[in-house]
Amino acid sequence: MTVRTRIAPSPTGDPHVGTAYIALFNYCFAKKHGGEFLLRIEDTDQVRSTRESETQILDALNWLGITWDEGPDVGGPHGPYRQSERSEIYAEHAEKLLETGHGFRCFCTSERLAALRAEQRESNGFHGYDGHCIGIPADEAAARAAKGESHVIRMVVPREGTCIVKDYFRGDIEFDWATVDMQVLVKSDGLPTYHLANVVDDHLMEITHVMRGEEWISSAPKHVLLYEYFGWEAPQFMHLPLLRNPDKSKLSKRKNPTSIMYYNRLGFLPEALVNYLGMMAWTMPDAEEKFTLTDMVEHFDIDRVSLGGPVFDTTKLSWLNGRYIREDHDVAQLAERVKTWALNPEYGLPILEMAQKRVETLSELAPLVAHFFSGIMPLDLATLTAGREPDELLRVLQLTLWRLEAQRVWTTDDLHEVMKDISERLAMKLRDFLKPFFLIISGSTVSTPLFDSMAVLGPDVTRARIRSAIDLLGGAGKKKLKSLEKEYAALFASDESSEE
RNA sequence: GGCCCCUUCGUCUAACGGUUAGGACACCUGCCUUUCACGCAGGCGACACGGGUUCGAAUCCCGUAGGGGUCACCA
Repeated sequence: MTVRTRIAPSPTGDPHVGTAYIALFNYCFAKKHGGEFLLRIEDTDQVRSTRESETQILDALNWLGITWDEGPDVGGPHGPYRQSERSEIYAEHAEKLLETGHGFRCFCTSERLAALRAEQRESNGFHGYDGHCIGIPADEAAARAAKGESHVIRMVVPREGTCIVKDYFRGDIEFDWATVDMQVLVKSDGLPTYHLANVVDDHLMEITHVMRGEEWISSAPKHVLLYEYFGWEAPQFMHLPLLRNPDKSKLSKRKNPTSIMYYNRLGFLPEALVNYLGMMAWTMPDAEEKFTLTDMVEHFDIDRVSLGGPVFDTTKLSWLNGRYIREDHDVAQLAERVKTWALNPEYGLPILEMAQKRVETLSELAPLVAHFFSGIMPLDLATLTAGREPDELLRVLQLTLWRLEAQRVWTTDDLHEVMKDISERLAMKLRDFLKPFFLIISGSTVSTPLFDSMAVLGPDVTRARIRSAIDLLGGAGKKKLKSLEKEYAALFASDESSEE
């Protein structure tokens, strides 16, 4: 049996370093054992996922040098395995579950479920579906469904006994079946949820080892049960510890830049990032800290994974990156790297276009566009506040930052619209509102156009600079943060897309 | 709150019953150097706590505490 692993990134938002981290371990494990590493794209979410963001993930993995295999032919296109291209498969399998009595149609309205949930919140203890529809005879349910009554398909879960999830690192993990919810497998729109799609695909793709984030442990019983229902042998589950923010919570873009391409933009080399990701929860047998992807594959030992959740702390990443710059390049090679990093037409031309009208000599160029080639702009507190009330400025920056965190499309026009909208909601003149942002984004009030600059720099760099300005102002205390959160909710209610 | 997972310097980690608990980043001090950086030498600094088991425990077991994850027609 050859080892076959996969990751299942969902193409929403920017490609996340956490995804690369999981991908790296899957890749190394598979390659070490002469196996294959596959990609399965979670693209069922019609609202938010786009082909463009899917490309971003593939590009990011490519940039890092993590490649994927074609995988077996399971009656569809090879290569990145797209869930949306196999929708009929899930329906078939759900039907099978219905036939064997392992699944049932549920006609409960979302109102009823919401009420149920509210009621359960009152009493502490188990939260979940109460089995309301499980008693409906199969033929009656089928008839109602045939008439077009809206429904979902749930999985039957035993109400007693225990489930054992075999985790490679942790051994047997026990769950009482009574604490496992009767998960929806097929949504009312006919599309499968992750749980069904994931199990079906993994089986069809002949996945032998499921290496994923620890966050999935609690839904593993459902997956184990599905394998059992289908009569399939379950793969080996291996739950890796989660990357953390400095405050130890799960790494999130709200507290940290998490986009792989942010690190690219800041001038981190892909080999350094991969290396750094490789020292999260893992060490080389010889304790060497600098190693390439090839080294890691060659010496990969799954038993050297440690389970404490590592903090993704960029200080050490910077040190490592510095080593790559000075140890692995002569000057000419470094020049090449700089060129491919930012001194290339793709990145440079739009910037030069902005600068052209604004310089009289070429020597003015460097200071004018420096912010496109920098990380966090150095700021001076007095200049930033410039007579403004620091608390008030902090409020404006924080509210704007939150709004920008929710912003998915990031073109000049969109940004113009959003910033204008924010200023209106804050009842500020656009001009006054924007002023500090020039300073924060470009380091100077005399600079390239703000929205274009933000668009070129991208969401993560932009947010990081705003965040650093907030820090400079002393940051918002717990109390202040709470009241701001309230204000934000009131000000920007309803029209915000949810966080990932 | 229920369920589950985790716990070695501030951070990443080594140790797989017997070590003065090792290394790296960061920080501090020197040296090198026209400055800075690099480099080199040194320093500060951890087994969450309490019980067992054992001749012997960071390591095994049980509790406690702390942290995290998860409780959706998202993944």
